[in-house]
Amino acid sequence: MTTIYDVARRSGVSPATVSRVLSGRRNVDPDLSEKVRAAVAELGYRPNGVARNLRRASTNLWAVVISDIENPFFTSLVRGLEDVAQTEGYHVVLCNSDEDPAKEAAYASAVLTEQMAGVVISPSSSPDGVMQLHEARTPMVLIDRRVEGVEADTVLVDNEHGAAEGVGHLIEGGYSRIACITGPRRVSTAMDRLAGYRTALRTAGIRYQKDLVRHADFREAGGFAAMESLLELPEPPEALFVANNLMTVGALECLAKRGLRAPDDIAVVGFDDIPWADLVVPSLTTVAQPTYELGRTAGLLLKDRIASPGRPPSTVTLRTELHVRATSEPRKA
Amino acid sequence: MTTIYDVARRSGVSPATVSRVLSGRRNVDPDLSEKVRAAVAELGYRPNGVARNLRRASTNLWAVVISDIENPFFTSLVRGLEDVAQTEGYHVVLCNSDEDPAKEAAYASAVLTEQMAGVVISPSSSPDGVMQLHEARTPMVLIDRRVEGVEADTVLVDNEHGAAEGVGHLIEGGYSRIACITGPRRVSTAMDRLAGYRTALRTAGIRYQKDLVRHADFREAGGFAAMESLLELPEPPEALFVANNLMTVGALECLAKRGLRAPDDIAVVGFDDIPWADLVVPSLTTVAQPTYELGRTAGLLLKDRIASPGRPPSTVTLRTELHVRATSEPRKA
DNA sequence: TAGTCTTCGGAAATCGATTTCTGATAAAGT
DNA sequence: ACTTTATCAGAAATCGATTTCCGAAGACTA
Repeated sequence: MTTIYDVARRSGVSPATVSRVLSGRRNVDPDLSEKVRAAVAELGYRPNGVARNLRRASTNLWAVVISDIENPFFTSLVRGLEDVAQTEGYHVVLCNSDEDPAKEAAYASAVLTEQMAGVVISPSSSPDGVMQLHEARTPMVLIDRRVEGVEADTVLVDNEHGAAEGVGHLIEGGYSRIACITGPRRVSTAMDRLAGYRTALRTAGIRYQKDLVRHADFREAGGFAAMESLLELPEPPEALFVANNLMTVGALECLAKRGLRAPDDIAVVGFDDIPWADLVVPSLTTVAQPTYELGRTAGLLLKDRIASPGRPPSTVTLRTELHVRATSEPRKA
Repeated sequence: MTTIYDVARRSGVSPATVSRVLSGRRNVDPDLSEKVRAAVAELGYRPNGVARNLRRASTNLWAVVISDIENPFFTSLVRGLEDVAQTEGYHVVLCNSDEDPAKEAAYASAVLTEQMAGVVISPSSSPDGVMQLHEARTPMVLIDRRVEGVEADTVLVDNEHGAAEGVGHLIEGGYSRIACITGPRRVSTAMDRLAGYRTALRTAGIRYQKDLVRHADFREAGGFAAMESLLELPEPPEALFVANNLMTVGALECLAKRGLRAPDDIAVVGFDDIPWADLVVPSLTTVAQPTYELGRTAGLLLKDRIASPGRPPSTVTLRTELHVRATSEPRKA
């Protein structure tokens, strides 16, 4: 490997000068500068990033810790983050935690030993990893969920408002017996969306019925099972609000299996858009989250945090967007 | 930051011994070993990964260079790769090239300066980046496409066979006027799938008609346009084979827009599965690629390559799987 | 018992770039 | 003309772990 010393020897200057020419941090005599550039070109010199990182005590890596890149929500988020990272000169390390606190903690640990410049994390229910990073003062942006006791930059979605909008849309369509499949009680987004569901009912003067609500696991299988259980009610619901994309898919599969159709048998609104929502027949009404923007915003916050570590943490809340499609068509008389 | 010297001082040994205890590379007196561990625990010492990387002249990073993580094909592939990386102690750096040779080259360059341990790359049409990595002898696994003049470990899909199977399935269903939308001529997978299409026709004794073939860009818009152009033929096709997932979506959108339905108006088989193929109505027949396995296999090959850089490169070809669903139902008399 | 071979801890070199410190030279000020 | 200040190149320290080299002590062989 050619090093900075080789370049220095070849161009007849000291390594310090080569470094200065390449980093442009200080004025260097144009003649010397030219010689150095020539030597760099001739030798095909490429600085050793690891050595630079050691001296500078920082790397150009960002970790993004999410539960699963195969979930379209995170796919698009990661893409938004990577686009910012690229323009800012960072690289993104992908970390799938599968909602497993042990994996999450392992990644947090790696972030510290590898001296990564920052982390964007969608925290699982267990706060250990986030705590560790917080204590180490690693620049960190929380996504989608808050963590108690951790003050950090956060990008949220207005879950309650979005859910209320989706459920309100069903109510406007003439439905009143509306079920809700939401996520685990420990997860703030699940509870926020449930709150939005209740808000919409209250606003419309509809009584909240506990037996129309299911807490599942935010996954496909959970949505399927919850749907089955709802259909077994003595009086099944007329409409359904599902609190995330995977469970919506599960619920739809259950309906398809039973030969039931939306919206005629049961109207459906899902939280979180799906790339193929338009292609499904009937097309699926969703409360779309600005996933790409979420990632982008997180990237921008992280950049700012790294630039000025001292400033107070900020929280950005993004709005959802109701995409009205076929599964929520108004009830027929 | 606490360093290995702090630990050494605290436990009354030399830094060398601390290093040996922690790496376990050499026998150390159990008493000393114990003292060192105690000091590590008391100080909360965590080795500096960057310093280690500099000394060892290698990192634990793998780059995965793909065109776009939002394409379900790559999403699943990356997941497969990350799973292997995790068990082998590596981290995955995500690189979206958007099929842009400049971005691809920039990432290749970053791989070299950051001394990453290896690369998994789905090469774009321009070979510059791959060439650069090849010349630098970076451990590298090519995915999905070959690159002329580069001998490297490669994971391929049996595109020709898969395409032939898909088209053969249409022929068995009683269709004979079958169109094909494939990708750019410079891309080997596009040509391989076209070859499979021709093979199936030949096997069935159907004449190949050039005007039933379109070369598009492997993207949604391209599929849409190609479909429009096919429908404008004096005698439109009875069936359609599309050579990748995004173009299939585009083609389906075009059909939906025109009020045409599969398979009654035109039967459809798409290459590459889509997570929601089952949910679309009518459900979409696909030639499914083993995307997760592709990523997994690439990871395993990369691991082996790093372990023994000298051994001759190997190529693994994985089989596709025909998923028969509704859009390819047999032709009605 | 003398000589050879192992085992294992510590001193110091090493990885390759950055940056501080030092000194030389030139420009500016009195 | 002489002092002060600014500019800039080079020597050397530095980042923090790993690893080579060396020597001491113990184990083993003839």
